[in-house]
Amino acid sequence: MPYSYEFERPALAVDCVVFGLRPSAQDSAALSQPSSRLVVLLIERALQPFEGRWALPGGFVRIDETLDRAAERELVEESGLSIAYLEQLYTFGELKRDPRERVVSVAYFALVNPVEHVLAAGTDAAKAEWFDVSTLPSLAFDHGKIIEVALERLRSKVRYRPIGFGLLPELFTLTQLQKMYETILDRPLDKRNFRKKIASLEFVVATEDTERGVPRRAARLFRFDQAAYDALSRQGFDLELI
Amino acid sequence: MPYSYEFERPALAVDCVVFGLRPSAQDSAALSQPSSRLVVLLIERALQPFEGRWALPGGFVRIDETLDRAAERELVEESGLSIAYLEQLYTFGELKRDPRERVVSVAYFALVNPVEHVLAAGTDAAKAEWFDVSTLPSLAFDHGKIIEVALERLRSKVRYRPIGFGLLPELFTLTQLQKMYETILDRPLDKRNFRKKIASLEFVVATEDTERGVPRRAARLFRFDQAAYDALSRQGFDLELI
DNA sequence: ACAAAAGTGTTAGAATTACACCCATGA
DNA sequence: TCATGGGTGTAATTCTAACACTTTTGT
Repeated sequence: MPYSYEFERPALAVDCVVFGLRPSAQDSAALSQPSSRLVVLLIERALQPFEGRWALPGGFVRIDETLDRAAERELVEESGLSIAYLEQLYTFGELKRDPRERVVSVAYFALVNPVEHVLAAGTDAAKAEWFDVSTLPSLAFDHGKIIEVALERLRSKVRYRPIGFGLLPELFTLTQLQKMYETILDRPLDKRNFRKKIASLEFVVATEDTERGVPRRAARLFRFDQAAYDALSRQGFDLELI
Repeated sequence: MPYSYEFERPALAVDCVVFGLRPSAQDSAALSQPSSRLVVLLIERALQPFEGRWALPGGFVRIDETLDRAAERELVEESGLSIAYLEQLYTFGELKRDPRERVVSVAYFALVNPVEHVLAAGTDAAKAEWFDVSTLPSLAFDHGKIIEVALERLRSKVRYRPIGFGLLPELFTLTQLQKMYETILDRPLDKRNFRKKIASLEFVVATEDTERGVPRRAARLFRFDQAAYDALSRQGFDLELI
């Protein structure tokens, strides 16, 4: 045990809050909803403690990997997902978070593309499933709290950074884009004002393509131009997106 | 070594970026500055590694204290400061941050009242000193990077949360308040527009008092009403302050 | 009386919000 | 031809930004 650190050490873990967007089954009864749902990925724990309870994907940080890498690794191991956006969220260090011993957990939040939603049965985990954020089951550890913090961060950050594109396919319609914002912000947006705003953003560019195979007029497809955004962003701009 | 955690554990530390506001010596030459300076507290390291270099106050997290408590304790131990505002900033987990061994550090950022600026010689530390953020010395570890992140957070957060009051005395003039914002944001603000804005914030309240002992017209003193802010904040408001 | 900062309104331009209909397409 | 969502503009309002002089007070 080297140098001045004679104390007992807390264990160090990462936990990931993975958000996805799922088209919601348009109940003919409850209409007037955003028609897409924000979902979060949970793992059913195969081991004690909290065996059988749902929890965030996560695990311990190895001595030779950075925190970001640990988060990525856990996501791949436990769900086989590929991640469109990953950022560190907050570090949770309460004393009794884990009933076994002191565990400090660095939480991440991640966004995944809808096409990637296929869930590989993980190695450690019993099973992985998507849950609507508004109807979560009772969670292991303080993971309910972590999801709350992640949701808050997502809702505030999506308004001034173009991260929401991570929840959409590479090519998307303006209606999909609007529904994504409506779903996350949980309020309706005005279609014309929304489109005016998007049209003013140089980094959301129209392609030549349109939707295929829809039983109605096909919508134009757009894409997010990361390079254009980075350029603007480097000149220091601020811009409320929505 | 309990349960499934057979890995070697990273050490876990906290580091604190403590900001203060210092009236700047109004050089008759270089006028037209905000006339206050943003300063950060550094400790001269008494031990290897980086002996003699300046570093952020910080230290290892004990097994029976939360992260917040560890940050508070380090601040008291190393500087004797009392803290007006403390929030977790980010967790730094690169592999070679510390040349001795793997250390993951949870960084905090803190704001202190100007009256509290008296520095007690700490127990561990050689000496503590305030440095202007624009003229920092070369720092130990990745502490330069941590301060950058903290500055960015301060600059963005001060615009929509009333944390800047933590840098002022309990009773302050509108000119002091304006200079505080000018110093942090590093740009001039229009006096009349600024006062109009502040007047619209119900949680910045005028007192009956005025400045004492100044060789000119005395300014009215204001205070920040935390309870009023919390009430508004609970009804979910958003409000750009500046 | 002078120096120094306190205090105070108006106007032009920009951004935001509210609002409803015609169009294109596939079934 | 019908159902479905795609696509479009204008006017009222609110917010933001630019701008300069008078007042108070202590020395």
